[in-house]
Amino acid sequence: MGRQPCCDNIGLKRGPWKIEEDHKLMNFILNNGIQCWRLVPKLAGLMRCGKSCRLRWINYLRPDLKRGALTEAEEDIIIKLHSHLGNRWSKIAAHFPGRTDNEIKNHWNTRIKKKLKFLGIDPLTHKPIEQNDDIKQQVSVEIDENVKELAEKTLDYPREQQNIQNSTSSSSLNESLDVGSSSEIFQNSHTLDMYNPGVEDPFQNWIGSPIHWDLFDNLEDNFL
DNA sequence: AACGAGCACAACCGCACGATC
DNA sequence: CGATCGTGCGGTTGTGCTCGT
Repeated sequence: MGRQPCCDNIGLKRGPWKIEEDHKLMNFILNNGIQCWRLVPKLAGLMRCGKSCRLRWINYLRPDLKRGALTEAEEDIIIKLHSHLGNRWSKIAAHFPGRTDNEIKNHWNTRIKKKLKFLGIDPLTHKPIEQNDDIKQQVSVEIDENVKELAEKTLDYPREQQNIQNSTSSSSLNESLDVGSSSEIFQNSHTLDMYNPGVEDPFQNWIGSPIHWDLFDNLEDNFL
C-alpha cells in the first residue's frame, strides 16, 4: 500500500544539469508543451525523472524567469508577505512573476533571515526577539555600531541606496525595480517610502524601528 | 599557491493534496 | 469509497564559488 515513488532511480541521472540536457528539455517543452511530467523525460530523451525535469524547468529554464538579485524593495515585500503567509513560498512567489518559490526561499534562508536576526527580529514571528535587559542593551549597542557596515557590506545595499537616495519620490523607487508586477505592486501601493515622508534613507529608518511592520498594514489589501 | 570556511544557489527528498479510476 | 496517480510544496542537502589565511 502507499504511494509509489515518482520514479525508480535505477539508471536515472542525478545532480547538476548539463547544457545539453537543458537544451533537450527546453526544446521539448517549447515544441510540445507539458502534458505529463512523467512522460517528459522519456519523450525528450533525458535520463532524469519527471520531477527533476519539472523542477529544472520551473526554477531555471522557464523563459519568463527574471534574472538577477532580489532588490531591497522586493525584500521588503517578501518580509511583509512572510509575516502574513509564513513559509508558504509559492504563495509569496505568486506576487513576484518571474521569481520562483525556490529562489525566494533561498534568499530568505541565506540573507533575509540573517538580516532580521541581526536587527533583533524573530524571522518566525516577526516580533522583536525577547531578551533579558543586559543582552538587549548589548545587542542594541552592537546594532548601532554595525548598522552602517551591515548596510554597506552584508546586504549589497549601496546599489539600491544610490537608487533610493537619488530621489525621495515613489517613481524613482519604482524605477529601481525591474519591470514586472512587483513594480506594479509598488505603483498600486504608492511605494513603501510614502509611510516615511521626508526620510532620506528608508533603510536607516526601517532598521531603527522593529515595529516597522505596522507600516505595511495598509498594503495588505493590495497583496492578499 | 594551497587550503579551509563561509556563503549562495541548485537540486533532491518526502509528504500532502486533488483528481481520477 | 478507497486506492492510485500526478503534481506541487517546503525542508534539507549537495555543490561550486569566493574570500581570507
